[in-house]
Amino acid sequence: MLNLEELKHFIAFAEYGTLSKAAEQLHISQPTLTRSMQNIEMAFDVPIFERSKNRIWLNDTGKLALEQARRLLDTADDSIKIVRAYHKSLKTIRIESCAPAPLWTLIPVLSDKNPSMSITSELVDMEKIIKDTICGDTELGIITKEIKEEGIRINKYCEEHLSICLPPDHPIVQTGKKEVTFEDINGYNCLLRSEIGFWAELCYEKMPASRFLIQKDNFSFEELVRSTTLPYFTTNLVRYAQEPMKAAVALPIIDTEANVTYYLIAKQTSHYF
Amino acid sequence: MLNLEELKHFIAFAEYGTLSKAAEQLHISQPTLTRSMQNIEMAFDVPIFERSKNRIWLNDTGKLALEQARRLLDTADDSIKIVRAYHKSLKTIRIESCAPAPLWTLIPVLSDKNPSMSITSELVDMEKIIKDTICGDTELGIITKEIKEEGIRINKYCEEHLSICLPPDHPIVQTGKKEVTFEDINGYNCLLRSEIGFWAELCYEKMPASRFLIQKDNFSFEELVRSTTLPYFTTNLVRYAQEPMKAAVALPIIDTEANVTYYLIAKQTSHYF
DNA sequence: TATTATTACGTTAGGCGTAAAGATT
DNA sequence: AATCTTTACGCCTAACGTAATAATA
Repeated sequence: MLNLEELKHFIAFAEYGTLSKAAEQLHISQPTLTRSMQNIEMAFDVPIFERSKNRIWLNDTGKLALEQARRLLDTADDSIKIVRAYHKSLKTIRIESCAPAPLWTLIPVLSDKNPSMSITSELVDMEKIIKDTICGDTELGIITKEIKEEGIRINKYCEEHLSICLPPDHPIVQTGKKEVTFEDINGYNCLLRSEIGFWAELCYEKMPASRFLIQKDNFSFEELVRSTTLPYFTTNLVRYAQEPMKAAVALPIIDTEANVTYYLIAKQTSHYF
Repeated sequence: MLNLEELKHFIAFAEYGTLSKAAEQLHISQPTLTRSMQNIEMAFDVPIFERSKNRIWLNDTGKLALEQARRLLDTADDSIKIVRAYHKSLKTIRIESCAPAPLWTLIPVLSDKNPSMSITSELVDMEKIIKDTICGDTELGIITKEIKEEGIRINKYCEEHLSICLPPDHPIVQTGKKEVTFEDINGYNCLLRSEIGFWAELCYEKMPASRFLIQKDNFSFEELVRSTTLPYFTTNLVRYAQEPMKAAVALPIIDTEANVTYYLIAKQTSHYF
Protein backbone atom coordinates (compact mmCIF):
# COMPACT_ATOMS: atom_id res chain seq x y z
CA MET A 1 0.00 0.00 0.00
CA LEU A 2 1.28 3.42 -0.93
CA ASN A 3 2.50 5.71 1.81
CA LEU A 4 2.17 9.44 1.35
CA GLU A 5 5.29 10.18 3.36
CA GLU A 6 7.34 7.93 1.10
CA LEU A 7 5.79 9.50 -1.95
CA LYS A 8 7.12 12.81 -0.72
CA HIS A 9 10.56 11.22 -0.52
CA PHE A 10 10.04 9.95 -4.04
CA ILE A 11 9.21 13.39 -5.35
CA ALA A 12 12.12 14.93 -3.50
CA PHE A 13 14.43 12.37 -5.06
CA ALA A 14 13.06 13.19 -8.50
CA GLU A 15 13.58 16.88 -7.86
CA TYR A 16 17.08 16.71 -6.45
CA GLY A 17 18.38 13.97 -8.71
CA THR A 18 20.20 11.85 -6.15
CA LEU A 19 19.19 10.19 -2.93
CA SER A 20 21.99 12.03 -1.12
CA LYS A 21 20.79 15.47 -2.06
CA ALA A 22 17.19 14.58 -1.35
CA ALA A 23 18.15 13.13 2.03
CA GLU A 24 19.96 16.32 2.88
CA GLN A 25 16.96 18.43 1.90
CA LEU A 26 14.54 16.22 3.81
CA HIS A 27 16.80 16.06 6.87
CA ILE A 28 16.82 12.29 6.89
CA SER A 29 19.51 9.72 6.24
CA GLN A 30 20.31 8.23 2.85
CA PRO A 31 19.50 4.65 3.83
CA THR A 32 16.02 5.78 4.79
CA LEU A 33 15.53 7.10 1.29
CA THR A 34 16.86 3.92 -0.23
CA ARG A 35 14.24 2.04 1.73
CA SER A 36 11.49 4.47 0.77
CA MET A 37 12.28 3.96 -2.90
CA GLN A 38 12.24 0.20 -2.43
CA ASN A 39 8.91 0.36 -0.63
CA ILE A 40 7.35 2.52 -3.30
CA GLU A 41 8.59 0.21 -6.00
CA MET A 42 7.04 -2.68 -4.06
CA ALA A 43 3.76 -0.81 -3.71
CA PHE A 44 3.55 -0.13 -7.42
CA ASP A 45 4.82 -3.66 -7.96
CA VAL A 46 6.56 -2.80 -11.22
CA PRO A 47 10.11 -1.58 -11.84
CA ILE A 48 10.21 2.21 -11.70
CA PHE A 49 13.96 2.64 -11.23
CA GLU A 50 17.06 1.87 -13.18
CA ARG A 51 20.05 1.15 -11.00
CA SER A 52 23.77 0.97 -11.41
CA LYS A 53 26.00 0.20 -8.45
CA ASN A 54 26.12 3.75 -7.17
CA ARG A 55 23.45 5.46 -9.16
CA ILE A 56 19.66 5.24 -9.28
CA TRP A 57 17.29 6.96 -11.68
CA LEU A 58 13.74 6.79 -12.95
CA ASN A 59 12.78 4.67 -15.93
CA ASP A 60 9.82 5.61 -18.13
CA THR A 61 7.39 3.87 -15.83
CA GLY A 62 8.96 5.73 -12.94
CA LYS A 63 8.35 9.05 -14.65
CA LEU A 64 4.69 8.16 -14.93
CA ALA A 65 4.70 7.04 -11.30
CA LEU A 66 6.14 10.43 -10.41
CA GLU A 67 3.24 12.20 -12.07
CA GLN A 68 0.86 9.97 -10.19
CA ALA A 69 2.65 10.64 -6.92
CA ARG A 70 2.33 14.37 -7.45
CA ARG A 71 -1.32 14.02 -8.32
CA LEU A 72 -1.98 11.90 -5.27
CA LEU A 73 -0.26 14.27 -2.87
CA ASP A 74 -2.10 17.17 -4.43
CA THR A 75 -5.45 15.54 -3.90
CA ALA A 76 -4.44 14.68 -0.35
CA ASP A 77 -3.66 18.33 0.28
CA ASP A 78 -6.92 19.34 -1.35
CA SER A 79 -8.86 16.93 0.80
CA ILE A 80 -7.47 18.43 3.96
CA LYS A 81 -8.09 21.96 2.76
CA ILE A 82 -11.65 21.14 1.79
CA VAL A 83 -12.43 19.60 5.15
CA ARG A 84 -10.83 22.44 7.05
CA ALA A 85 -12.63 25.04 4.97
CA TYR A 86 -15.93 23.34 5.63
CA HIS A 87 -15.24 23.19 9.32
CA LYS A 88 -14.36 26.86 9.31
CA SER A 89 -17.55 27.71 7.45
CA LEU A 90 -19.50 25.91 10.16
CA LYS A 91 -17.72 28.08 12.68
CA THR A 92 -18.40 31.32 10.87
CA ILE A 93 -21.41 33.60 10.96
CA ARG A 94 -21.64 35.41 7.65
CA ILE A 95 -23.46 38.72 7.60
CA GLU A 96 -24.43 40.69 4.54
CA SER A 97 -25.62 44.23 5.18
CA CYS A 98 -26.76 47.06 2.95
CA ALA A 99 -25.07 49.59 5.26
CA PRO A 100 -22.30 49.54 7.86
CA ALA A 101 -24.01 51.14 10.86
CA PRO A 102 -26.10 48.17 12.04
CA LEU A 103 -22.95 46.02 12.00
CA TRP A 104 -21.29 48.26 14.58
CA THR A 105 -23.66 47.05 17.25
CA LEU A 106 -24.64 43.70 15.82
CA ILE A 107 -21.19 42.18 15.47
CA PRO A 108 -20.13 42.77 19.09
CA VAL A 109 -23.40 41.33 20.34
CA LEU A 110 -23.12 38.28 18.11
CA SER A 111 -19.51 37.57 18.94
CA ASP A 112 -20.39 37.94 22.58
CA LYS A 113 -23.22 35.46 22.35
CA ASN A 114 -21.24 33.06 20.15
CA PRO A 115 -17.70 33.18 21.46
CA SER A 116 -16.60 30.10 19.49
CA MET A 117 -17.72 31.51 16.18
CA SER A 118 -15.90 33.89 13.90
CA ILE A 119 -17.87 36.55 12.09
CA THR A 120 -17.49 37.88 8.58
CA SER A 121 -19.43 40.79 7.19
CA GLU A 122 -19.83 42.32 3.78
CA LEU A 123 -21.65 45.30 2.31
CA VAL A 124 -23.91 44.09 -0.47
CA ASP A 125 -26.91 45.36 -2.37
CA MET A 126 -30.28 44.35 -1.04
CA GLU A 127 -31.36 42.07 -3.85
CA LYS A 128 -28.30 39.91 -3.30
CA ILE A 129 -28.73 39.95 0.47
CA ILE A 130 -32.23 38.55 0.16
CA LYS A 131 -31.17 35.97 -2.41
CA ASP A 132 -28.15 34.86 -0.38
CA THR A 133 -30.16 34.58 2.82
CA ILE A 134 -32.71 32.38 1.09
CA CYS A 135 -30.14 30.10 -0.51
CA GLY A 136 -27.98 29.91 2.59
CA ASP A 137 -24.93 31.75 1.27
CA THR A 138 -25.18 34.03 4.28
CA GLU A 139 -26.47 33.40 7.79
CA LEU A 140 -27.72 36.94 8.46
CA GLY A 141 -28.89 39.78 6.25
CA ILE A 142 -29.56 43.40 7.05
CA ILE A 143 -31.93 45.31 4.76
CA THR A 144 -34.09 48.44 4.88
CA LYS A 145 -37.46 47.07 3.89
CA GLU A 146 -39.87 44.54 5.23
CA ILE A 147 -40.18 41.36 3.19
CA LYS A 148 -42.32 38.27 3.45
CA GLU A 149 -40.63 35.12 2.31
CA GLU A 150 -41.33 31.46 3.02
CA GLY A 151 -38.80 30.11 5.50
CA ILE A 152 -37.27 33.48 6.26
CA ARG A 153 -37.70 35.25 9.57
CA ILE A 154 -37.45 39.01 9.79
CA ASN A 155 -37.08 41.38 12.75
CA LYS A 156 -36.83 45.11 13.09
CA TYR A 157 -33.30 45.93 14.25
CA CYS A 158 -32.80 49.72 14.48
CA GLU A 159 -33.30 53.02 12.70
CA GLU A 160 -30.84 55.36 11.11
CA HIS A 161 -31.47 59.03 10.39
CA LEU A 162 -29.25 61.00 8.09
CA SER A 163 -28.11 64.56 8.84
CA ILE A 164 -25.85 66.94 7.03
CA CYS A 165 -23.13 68.75 9.00
CA LEU A 166 -22.49 72.32 7.95
CA PRO A 167 -20.18 75.02 9.22
CA PRO A 168 -22.01 77.73 11.20
CA ASP A 169 -21.36 80.32 8.54
CA HIS A 170 -22.86 78.18 5.80
CA PRO A 171 -25.64 79.94 3.83
CA ILE A 172 -28.17 77.27 4.75
CA VAL A 173 -27.41 77.62 8.45
CA GLN A 174 -27.71 81.38 8.11
CA THR A 175 -31.33 80.98 6.99
CA GLY A 176 -32.10 79.56 10.43
CA LYS A 177 -33.47 76.25 9.07
CA LYS A 178 -33.54 73.41 11.59
CA GLU A 179 -33.97 70.66 8.96
CA VAL A 180 -33.36 70.26 5.24
CA THR A 181 -34.22 68.17 2.22
CA PHE A 182 -31.85 66.68 -0.33
CA GLU A 183 -33.09 69.34 -2.68
CA ASP A 184 -31.86 72.06 -0.31
CA ILE A 185 -28.33 70.72 -0.27
CA ASN A 186 -28.14 69.51 -3.86
CA GLY A 187 -25.27 71.30 -5.54
CA TYR A 188 -23.01 71.60 -2.51
CA ASN A 189 -19.94 69.40 -2.75
CA CYS A 190 -19.57 67.08 0.21
CA LEU A 191 -17.07 64.83 1.91
CA LEU A 192 -18.16 61.22 1.70
CA ARG A 193 -16.80 58.15 3.36
CA SER A 194 -16.48 55.02 1.23
CA GLU A 195 -17.92 51.67 2.37
CA ILE A 196 -21.26 53.14 3.36
CA GLY A 197 -23.46 50.74 1.44
CA PHE A 198 -26.64 52.02 -0.11
CA TRP A 199 -26.09 55.58 1.23
CA ALA A 200 -23.64 56.29 -1.55
CA GLU A 201 -26.13 55.41 -4.28
CA LEU A 202 -28.74 57.49 -2.51
CA CYS A 203 -26.52 60.58 -2.44
CA TYR A 204 -25.67 60.25 -6.12
CA GLU A 205 -29.32 59.91 -6.94
CA LYS A 206 -30.70 62.69 -4.76
CA MET A 207 -27.89 65.20 -5.23
CA PRO A 208 -27.00 64.96 -8.88
CA ALA A 209 -25.60 68.48 -8.91
CA SER A 210 -23.13 67.80 -6.10
CA ARG A 211 -19.68 66.29 -6.30
CA PHE A 212 -18.44 63.99 -3.58
CA LEU A 213 -14.94 63.72 -2.22
CA ILE A 214 -14.64 60.05 -1.37
CA GLN A 215 -12.36 59.13 1.53
CA LYS A 216 -11.35 55.49 1.67
CA ASP A 217 -10.06 55.30 5.19
CA ASN A 218 -11.70 56.48 8.33
CA PHE A 219 -8.70 58.35 9.60
CA SER A 220 -8.40 60.59 6.54
CA PHE A 221 -12.10 61.25 6.72
CA GLU A 222 -12.06 62.38 10.31
CA GLU A 223 -8.97 64.47 9.73
CA LEU A 224 -10.61 66.22 6.84
CA VAL A 225 -13.81 66.73 8.75
CA ARG A 226 -11.92 68.68 11.39
CA SER A 227 -9.81 70.72 9.01
CA THR A 228 -12.19 71.74 6.22
CA THR A 229 -15.45 73.53 5.98
CA LEU A 230 -16.92 71.08 3.49
CA PRO A 231 -20.32 69.65 4.35
CA TYR A 232 -20.36 66.00 5.37
CA PHE A 233 -22.93 63.49 6.54
CA THR A 234 -23.59 61.94 9.89
CA THR A 235 -26.36 59.85 11.40
CA ASN A 236 -27.70 59.04 14.81
CA LEU A 237 -25.64 55.85 14.76
CA VAL A 238 -22.31 57.40 13.94
CA ARG A 239 -19.78 57.73 16.76
CA TYR A 240 -16.59 59.47 15.82
CA ALA A 241 -13.33 58.41 17.33
CA GLN A 242 -12.68 62.05 18.11
CA GLU A 243 -15.25 64.77 18.26
CA PRO A 244 -15.70 66.48 14.93
CA MET A 245 -15.45 70.22 14.40
CA LYS A 246 -17.46 71.39 17.38
CA ALA A 247 -18.97 74.34 15.72
CA ALA A 248 -20.56 72.26 12.95
CA VAL A 249 -24.32 72.26 12.81
CA ALA A 250 -26.10 68.99 12.05
CA LEU A 251 -29.36 69.45 10.19
CA PRO A 252 -31.61 66.39 9.83
CA ILE A 253 -32.58 65.46 6.31
CA ILE A 254 -36.29 64.87 6.26
CA ASP A 255 -36.71 62.95 3.00
CA THR A 256 -38.14 59.51 3.75
CA GLU A 257 -35.20 57.85 2.00
CA ALA A 258 -32.84 59.48 4.50
CA ASN A 259 -34.60 57.88 7.44
CA VAL A 260 -34.45 54.12 7.28
CA THR A 261 -35.40 51.18 9.45
CA TYR A 262 -33.06 48.18 9.37
CA TYR A 263 -34.43 44.68 9.41
CA LEU A 264 -32.54 41.53 10.28
CA ILE A 265 -33.37 38.55 8.09
CA ALA A 266 -32.29 34.95 8.44
CA LYS A 267 -33.51 31.46 7.71
CA GLN A 268 -36.35 30.31 9.92
CA THR A 269 -34.00 27.62 11.27
CA SER A 270 -31.36 30.14 12.27
CA HIS A 271 -30.75 30.68 15.96
CA TYR A 272 -28.79 33.92 15.72
CA PHE A 273 -31.82 36.09 16.58
CA MET B 1 0.01 13.76 7.46
CA LEU B 2 -2.74 11.50 6.24
CA ASN B 3 -2.14 7.78 6.14
CA LEU B 4 -3.93 5.69 3.55
CA GLU B 5 -4.11 2.66 5.81
CA GLU B 6 -5.83 4.67 8.49
CA LEU B 7 -8.19 6.16 5.92
CA LYS B 8 -9.25 2.62 5.12
CA HIS B 9 -10.00 2.12 8.78
CA PHE B 10 -11.96 5.36 8.73
CA ILE B 11 -14.06 4.20 5.80
CA ALA B 12 -14.61 0.81 7.40
CA PHE B 13 -15.80 2.51 10.57
CA ALA B 14 -18.20 4.65 8.56
CA GLU B 15 -19.52 1.56 6.81
CA TYR B 16 -19.95 -0.65 9.84
CA GLY B 17 -21.13 2.04 12.23
CA THR B 18 -19.07 1.13 15.28
CA LEU B 19 -15.38 0.69 15.90
CA SER B 20 -16.00 -2.81 17.23
CA LYS B 21 -17.68 -4.05 14.09
CA ALA B 22 -15.12 -2.39 11.87
CA ALA B 23 -12.29 -3.90 13.93
CA GLU B 24 -13.83 -7.32 13.53
CA GLN B 25 -14.14 -6.86 9.78
CA LEU B 26 -10.60 -5.56 9.43
CA HIS B 27 -9.19 -8.27 11.70
CA ILE B 28 -7.54 -5.78 14.00
CA SER B 29 -8.16 -4.77 17.60
CA GLN B 30 -10.57 -2.07 18.68
CA PRO B 31 -7.92 0.10 20.36
CA THR B 32 -6.04 0.22 17.07
CA LEU B 33 -9.10 1.69 15.43
CA THR B 34 -9.53 4.21 18.22
CA ARG B 35 -5.99 5.33 17.56
CA SER B 36 -6.53 5.45 13.80
CA MET B 37 -9.53 7.72 14.26
CA GLN B 38 -7.56 9.97 16.58
CA ASN B 39 -4.70 10.15 14.11
CA ILE B 40 -7.00 11.00 11.23
CA GLU B 41 -8.68 13.67 13.26
CA MET B 42 -5.24 15.07 14.05
CA ALA B 43 -4.26 14.98 10.40
CA PHE B 44 -7.35 16.90 9.34
CA ASP B 45 -6.86 19.07 12.41
CA VAL B 46 -10.57 19.74 12.83
CA PRO B 47 -13.21 17.81 14.79
CA ILE B 48 -14.74 15.14 12.58
CA PHE B 49 -16.28 13.00 15.32
CA GLU B 50 -18.89 13.41 17.97
CA ARG B 51 -18.23 11.33 21.04
CA SER B 52 -20.17 10.18 24.03
CA LYS B 53 -18.53 7.98 26.60
CA ASN B 54 -19.12 4.76 24.74
CA ARG B 55 -20.18 5.91 21.33
CA ILE B 56 -18.44 7.67 18.48
CA TRP B 57 -19.96 9.00 15.27
CA LEU B 58 -19.29 11.36 12.41
CA ASN B 59 -20.27 14.99 12.56
CA ASP B 60 -21.03 16.95 9.39
CA THR B 61 -17.38 17.74 8.83
CA GLY B 62 -16.64 14.05 9.29
CA LYS B 63 -19.10 13.14 6.58
CA LEU B 64 -17.27 15.44 4.23
CA ALA B 65 -13.97 13.97 5.37
CA LEU B 66 -15.36 10.55 4.57
CA GLU B 67 -16.09 11.60 1.00
CA GLN B 68 -12.58 12.94 0.72
CA ALA B 69 -11.13 9.75 2.14
CA ARG B 70 -12.97 7.71 -0.44
CA ARG B 71 -11.84 10.01 -3.20
CA LEU B 72 -8.25 9.84 -2.04
CA LEU B 73 -8.17 6.06 -1.82
CA ASP B 74 -9.77 5.85 -5.23
CA THR B 75 -7.14 8.04 -6.80
CA ALA B 76 -4.44 6.02 -5.03
CA ASP B 77 -5.86 2.87 -6.57
CA ASP B 78 -6.06 4.56 -9.92
CA SER B 79 -2.47 5.69 -9.70
CA ILE B 80 -1.26 2.17 -9.13
CA LYS B 81 -3.42 0.79 -11.92
CA ILE B 82 -2.20 3.44 -14.33
CA VAL B 83 1.44 2.76 -13.56
CA ARG B 84 1.01 -0.98 -13.80
CA ALA B 85 -0.89 -0.71 -17.05
CA TYR B 86 1.84 1.42 -18.53
CA HIS B 87 4.49 -1.03 -17.42
CA LYS B 88 2.51 -3.86 -18.93
CA SER B 89 2.14 -1.99 -22.20
CA LEU B 90 5.93 -1.61 -22.30
CA LYS B 91 6.14 -5.36 -21.88
CA THR B 92 3.63 -6.18 -24.57
CA ILE B 93 4.05 -6.60 -28.29
CA ARG B 94 0.80 -5.68 -29.97
CA ILE B 95 0.10 -7.19 -33.38
CA GLU B 96 -2.72 -6.23 -35.69
CA SER B 97 -3.27 -8.54 -38.63
CA CYS B 98 -5.74 -8.64 -41.49
CA ALA B 99 -5.84 -12.44 -41.32
CA PRO B 100 -5.05 -15.12 -38.76
CA ALA B 101 -2.68 -17.39 -40.67
CA PRO B 102 0.50 -15.26 -40.46
CA LEU B 103 0.01 -15.04 -36.69
CA TRP B 104 0.27 -18.80 -36.34
CA THR B 105 3.93 -18.72 -37.21
CA LEU B 106 4.76 -15.16 -36.20
CA ILE B 107 3.62 -15.29 -32.60
CA PRO B 108 5.67 -18.36 -31.64
CA VAL B 109 8.76 -16.86 -33.26
CA LEU B 110 8.28 -13.52 -31.51
CA SER B 111 7.60 -14.99 -28.11
CA ASP B 112 10.66 -17.16 -28.56
CA LYS B 113 12.86 -14.19 -29.38
CA ASN B 114 11.33 -12.00 -26.66
CA PRO B 115 10.72 -14.30 -23.74
CA SER B 116 10.05 -11.44 -21.30
CA MET B 117 7.36 -9.88 -23.47
CA SER B 118 3.73 -10.81 -23.71
CA ILE B 119 2.03 -10.70 -27.07
CA THR B 120 -1.45 -9.59 -27.98
CA SER B 121 -2.96 -9.94 -31.43
CA GLU B 122 -6.10 -8.69 -33.06
CA LEU B 123 -7.76 -9.07 -36.45
CA VAL B 124 -8.34 -5.62 -37.89
CA ASP B 125 -9.04 -4.13 -41.28
CA MET B 126 -6.04 -2.93 -43.25
CA GLU B 127 -6.72 0.79 -43.11
CA LYS B 128 -6.72 0.70 -39.32
CA ILE B 129 -3.62 -1.50 -39.22
CA ILE B 130 -1.67 1.02 -41.23
CA LYS B 131 -2.98 3.94 -39.21
CA ASP B 132 -2.27 2.24 -35.88
CA THR B 133 1.23 1.26 -36.92
CA ILE B 134 2.01 4.82 -37.88
CA CYS B 135 0.64 6.34 -34.70
CA GLY B 136 2.15 3.69 -32.45
CA ASP B 137 -1.05 2.05 -31.27
CA THR B 138 0.37 -1.28 -32.43
CA GLU B 139 3.95 -2.50 -32.64
CA LEU B 140 3.46 -4.80 -35.64
CA GLY B 141 1.01 -4.91 -38.51
CA ILE B 142 0.31 -7.58 -41.09
CA ILE B 143 -1.27 -6.50 -44.37
CA THR B 144 -1.59 -7.84 -47.90
CA LYS B 145 -0.27 -4.96 -49.93
CA GLU B 146 3.00 -3.11 -50.21
CA ILE B 147 2.96 0.41 -48.87
CA LYS B 148 5.50 3.19 -48.74
CA GLU B 149 5.27 5.38 -45.70
CA GLU B 150 7.75 7.69 -44.02
CA GLY B 151 9.17 6.08 -40.89
CA ILE B 152 7.56 2.69 -41.54
CA ARG B 153 9.54 -0.38 -42.50
CA ILE B 154 7.92 -3.18 -44.48
CA ASN B 155 8.99 -6.75 -45.20
CA LYS B 156 7.46 -9.59 -47.12
CA TYR B 157 6.42 -12.28 -44.67
CA CYS B 158 4.69 -15.17 -46.44
CA GLU B 159 2.05 -16.11 -48.98
CA GLU B 160 -1.34 -17.69 -48.59
CA HIS B 161 -3.25 -19.48 -51.34
CA LEU B 162 -6.90 -20.28 -51.00
CA SER B 163 -8.42 -23.60 -52.09
CA ILE B 164 -11.89 -25.00 -51.89
CA CYS B 165 -12.38 -28.50 -50.54
CA LEU B 166 -15.09 -30.52 -52.23
CA PRO B 167 -16.36 -34.06 -51.80
CA PRO B 168 -15.24 -36.43 -54.60
CA ASP B 169 -18.73 -36.76 -55.95
CA HIS B 170 -19.23 -33.03 -56.23
CA PRO B 171 -20.31 -31.86 -59.73
CA ILE B 172 -17.24 -29.63 -60.08
CA VAL B 173 -14.88 -32.44 -59.21
CA GLN B 174 -16.74 -34.66 -61.69
CA THR B 175 -15.80 -32.24 -64.50
CA GLY B 176 -12.14 -33.09 -63.85
CA LYS B 177 -11.09 -29.47 -63.19
CA LYS B 178 -7.83 -29.10 -61.30
CA GLU B 179 -8.42 -25.45 -60.34
CA VAL B 180 -11.41 -23.12 -60.06
CA THR B 181 -12.44 -19.49 -59.92
CA PHE B 182 -14.81 -17.85 -57.43
CA GLU B 183 -17.26 -17.69 -60.29
CA ASP B 184 -17.18 -21.49 -60.61
CA ILE B 185 -18.11 -22.02 -56.99
CA ASN B 186 -20.44 -19.06 -56.57
CA GLY B 187 -23.83 -20.37 -55.56
CA TYR B 188 -22.65 -23.34 -53.52
CA ASN B 189 -23.21 -22.95 -49.80
CA CYS B 190 -20.04 -23.36 -47.81
CA LEU B 191 -18.83 -23.90 -44.27
CA LEU B 192 -16.89 -20.89 -43.06
CA ARG B 193 -14.83 -20.36 -39.95
CA SER B 194 -15.25 -17.06 -38.14
CA GLU B 195 -12.24 -14.93 -37.19
CA ILE B 196 -10.61 -15.19 -40.59
CA GLY B 197 -10.05 -11.50 -41.17
CA PHE B 198 -10.40 -10.14 -44.67
CA TRP B 199 -11.18 -13.60 -46.15
CA ALA B 200 -14.75 -13.34 -44.93
CA GLU B 201 -15.37 -10.07 -46.77
CA LEU B 202 -13.76 -11.56 -49.86
CA CYS B 203 -16.08 -14.55 -49.88
CA TYR B 204 -19.17 -12.40 -49.46
CA GLU B 205 -18.01 -10.19 -52.28
CA LYS B 206 -16.96 -12.89 -54.76
CA MET B 207 -19.69 -15.40 -54.04
CA PRO B 208 -22.82 -13.33 -53.62
CA ALA B 209 -25.04 -16.24 -54.59
CA SER B 210 -23.67 -18.51 -51.85
CA ARG B 211 -24.69 -18.73 -48.25
CA PHE B 212 -22.10 -19.38 -45.56
CA LEU B 213 -22.50 -21.43 -42.41
CA ILE B 214 -20.34 -19.59 -39.93
CA GLN B 215 -18.69 -21.67 -37.21
CA LYS B 216 -17.41 -19.70 -34.29
CA ASP B 217 -15.17 -22.25 -32.70
CA ASN B 218 -12.53 -24.35 -34.30
CA PHE B 219 -13.73 -27.60 -32.84
CA SER B 220 -17.23 -27.35 -34.30
CA PHE B 221 -15.76 -26.43 -37.61
CA GLU B 222 -13.48 -29.42 -37.79
CA GLU B 223 -16.23 -31.72 -36.61
CA LEU B 224 -18.55 -30.46 -39.33
CA VAL B 225 -15.84 -30.71 -41.95
CA ARG B 226 -15.50 -34.41 -41.23
CA SER B 227 -19.19 -35.17 -41.01
CA THR B 228 -20.79 -33.20 -43.86
CA THR B 229 -20.30 -32.96 -47.57
CA LEU B 230 -20.49 -29.17 -47.63
CA PRO B 231 -17.64 -27.36 -49.40
CA TYR B 232 -15.22 -25.51 -47.17
CA PHE B 233 -12.04 -23.52 -47.60
CA THR B 234 -8.46 -24.29 -46.81
CA THR B 235 -5.11 -22.69 -47.61
CA ASN B 236 -1.51 -23.71 -47.77
CA LEU B 237 -1.04 -22.35 -44.26
CA VAL B 238 -3.88 -24.22 -42.60
CA ARG B 239 -2.98 -27.18 -40.41
CA TYR B 240 -5.92 -29.03 -39.01
CA ALA B 241 -5.73 -30.54 -35.56
CA GLN B 242 -7.03 -33.74 -37.08
CA GLU B 243 -6.96 -34.68 -40.72
CA PRO B 244 -10.13 -33.60 -42.50
CA MET B 245 -12.30 -35.89 -44.56
CA LYS B 246 -9.60 -37.75 -46.48
CA ALA B 247 -11.55 -38.14 -49.62
CA ALA B 248 -12.08 -34.36 -50.03
CA VAL B 249 -10.50 -32.79 -53.06
CA ALA B 250 -8.81 -29.38 -52.64
CA LEU B 251 -9.02 -27.25 -55.78
CA PRO B 252 -6.89 -24.05 -55.84
CA ILE B 253 -8.79 -20.86 -56.52
CA ILE B 254 -6.92 -18.95 -59.14
CA ASP B 255 -8.38 -15.46 -58.74
CA THR B 256 -5.61 -13.03 -57.79
CA GLU B 257 -7.56 -12.00 -54.68
CA ALA B 258 -7.40 -15.60 -53.43
CA ASN B 259 -3.61 -15.62 -53.52
CA VAL B 260 -2.12 -13.04 -51.21
CA THR B 261 1.28 -12.01 -50.00
CA TYR B 262 1.53 -10.86 -46.37
CA TYR B 263 3.74 -7.96 -45.40
CA LEU B 264 4.98 -7.13 -41.95
CA ILE B 265 4.98 -3.43 -41.14
CA ALA B 266 6.39 -1.62 -38.12
CA LYS B 267 7.92 1.67 -37.14
CA GLN B 268 11.41 2.21 -38.49
CA THR B 269 12.60 2.25 -34.86
CA SER B 270 11.07 -1.12 -34.10
CA HIS B 271 13.40 -4.02 -33.44
CA TYR B 272 10.92 -6.83 -33.81
CA PHE B 273 11.97 -7.64 -37.42
C1' DT C 1 39.66 10.84 -4.00
C1' DA C 2 35.07 12.24 -3.56
C1' DT C 3 30.48 10.94 -4.31
C1' DT C 4 26.88 7.74 -4.23
C1' DA C 5 23.74 3.73 -3.44
C1' DT C 6 23.21 -0.25 -0.78
C1' DT C 7 23.82 -3.51 3.02
C1' DA C 8 24.65 -4.57 7.85
C1' DC C 9 23.61 -3.72 12.38
C1' DG C 10 22.25 -1.93 16.77
C1' DT C 11 19.08 1.01 19.03
C1' DT C 12 14.91 2.92 19.88
C1' DA C 13 10.36 4.69 19.08
C1' DG C 14 6.02 3.59 18.06
C1' DG C 15 2.38 0.49 16.79
C1' DC C 16 -0.32 -3.43 18.10
C1' DG C 17 -2.90 -6.46 21.12
C1' DT C 18 -4.39 -7.70 25.82
C1' DA C 19 -6.39 -6.20 29.78
C1' DA C 20 -8.83 -2.95 32.45
C1' DA C 21 -11.77 0.97 33.21
C1' DG C 22 -15.70 3.65 32.59
C1' DA C 23 -20.19 4.44 30.63
C1' DT C 24 -24.42 3.58 28.27
C1' DT C 25 -28.61 1.04 26.96
C1' DA D 1 -25.61 -7.87 31.65
C1' DA D 2 -23.96 -6.81 27.28
C1' DT D 3 -21.92 -3.60 24.30
C1' DC D 4 -18.89 -0.07 23.29
C1' DT D 5 -15.03 3.44 23.50
C1' DT D 6 -10.99 4.82 25.63
C1' DT D 7 -6.88 4.40 28.53
C1' DA D 8 -3.05 1.72 30.43
C1' DC D 9 0.57 -1.25 29.72
C1' DG D 10 3.85 -4.45 27.93
C1' DC D 11 5.80 -6.59 24.03
C1' DC D 12 7.80 -6.66 19.84
C1' DT D 13 8.23 -5.23 15.31
C1' DA D 14 9.93 -2.22 12.18
C1' DA D 15 11.88 2.17 11.14
C1' DC D 16 15.71 5.01 11.65
C1' DG D 17 20.59 6.42 11.88
C1' DT D 18 25.47 5.08 12.06
C1' DA D 19 28.91 2.66 10.07
C1' DA D 20 30.68 -0.19 6.62
C1' DT D 21 30.86 -1.77 1.76
C1' DA D 22 31.37 -1.36 -2.96
C1' DA D 23 31.50 0.96 -7.07
C1' DT D 24 31.85 4.90 -10.12
C1' DA D 25 33.44 9.21 -12.17
